[in-house]
Amino acid sequence: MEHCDIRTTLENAGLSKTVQREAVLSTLIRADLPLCARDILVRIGRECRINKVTVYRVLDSFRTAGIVREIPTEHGETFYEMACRHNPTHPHFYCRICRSLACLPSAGIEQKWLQGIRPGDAAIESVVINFTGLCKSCQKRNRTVSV
Amino acid sequence: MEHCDIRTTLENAGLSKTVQREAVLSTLIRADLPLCARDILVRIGRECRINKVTVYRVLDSFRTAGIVREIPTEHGETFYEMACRHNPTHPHFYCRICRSLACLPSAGIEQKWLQGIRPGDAAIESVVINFTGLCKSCQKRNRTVSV
DNA sequence: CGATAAATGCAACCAAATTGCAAATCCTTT
DNA sequence: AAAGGATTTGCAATTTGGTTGCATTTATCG
Repeated sequence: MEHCDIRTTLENAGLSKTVQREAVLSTLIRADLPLCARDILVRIGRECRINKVTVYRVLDSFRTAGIVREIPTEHGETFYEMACRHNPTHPHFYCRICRSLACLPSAGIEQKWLQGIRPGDAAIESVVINFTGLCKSCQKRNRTVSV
Repeated sequence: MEHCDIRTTLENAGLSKTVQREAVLSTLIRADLPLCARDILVRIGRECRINKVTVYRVLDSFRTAGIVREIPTEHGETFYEMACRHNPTHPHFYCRICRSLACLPSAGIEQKWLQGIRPGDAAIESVVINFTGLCKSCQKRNRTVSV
C-alpha cells in the first residue's frame, strides 16, 4: 500500500514539525488498522520520548487539521486512522469482547447514504458508520466457554 | 406517538420486574430522544430510589435482552433509546460542543447498506450511524464568540 | 544567535463506567 | 401467607480513558 509522506503531510496541515508528531504520524501511516491512544503509545515505545498527554494533544491537532479520522467505540476508547487519499472513508467493525476495530470494505455506498439524510440545521463534520458484534475468534472462544 | 407497555416489555424480555427496571424503562419509553445514564438518573429523580450503578446494570440487561439500542459518542458517554417497533433504527446527530444527541430521519437506507457490507466472519449485532458536528445553536454561539 | 510563540512532560484531576460484597427484594414452592 | 434460594440493588472503592494547569523545553523566525 502506498503511504503519505510524513513531512509533507505535516507541512500541508500547517503543523510544526516535532519528533513527537512525526512519531505519532509515522505510527498511524504504518498501521494497517485504526489505533487508539494506548496502541500508539505502545507502538512508539522507546523510539522516542513521548508522554500520554502529548499523544492525545497530537491526535487532537491531527483531527482538527483533518489528517486523521476519529472512530469512537462503545467502551469509550477512541480510535484513529489516516484520512488521506490512500485511505478513503469506510465503515468499521468493533468487537465488543476483545475491543478490536477492523476496517470493512466501503462498497461505495456512503455517498448515496448521505444524500438520503436531512440533518436539519446541523453542520455535519464527520460520519461514523460502525458495526458492532463478535469477531470470529471471540465467537469461537465464547462458544467453547458457554458449552 | 404510541408507546410500548412496560410490563409486557419486561416479560417478553424475560426480565424480572423491579421498581428500578420499571423506572428506567418508563423513562426511556417516555423520552423523545436518546438518554445517557446520567440523564436517566436525573429524570427518575425522587420517583424511585435508584443508584447510579443500578442504572448501568439495568441498561446492560436491557441491551442484552435487545429492548434498547446503544449509541456511543465521542466523549465516552453512551446513549440509549428504545429498540421497539415504535422506534425503528435510524441515524443520529451528535453535537461535539453541547454533547446533545438528536435523531435523524432514517430514509430507510439501513437495509440497503447492510446488504452491501461483507463483514467477513464477524457476527454483527448492531449498526450505528452517527453524524458529528455543530448543532444549530452551537453554530450560532460559536460564530458570536469567534468574531 | 536570541527572542517569542508553540509544544511537551508531569502531576493532579475528572467523569463515565465497573467491581466486590453485603443487604434487600423478587419469585417460587410449600 | 411464610420460607428459602436466586436475583437484584446499594454503597464504597476502583478502573479507565481522557483532560487541565503550569513549569520546562523545543521549534521557528527575525
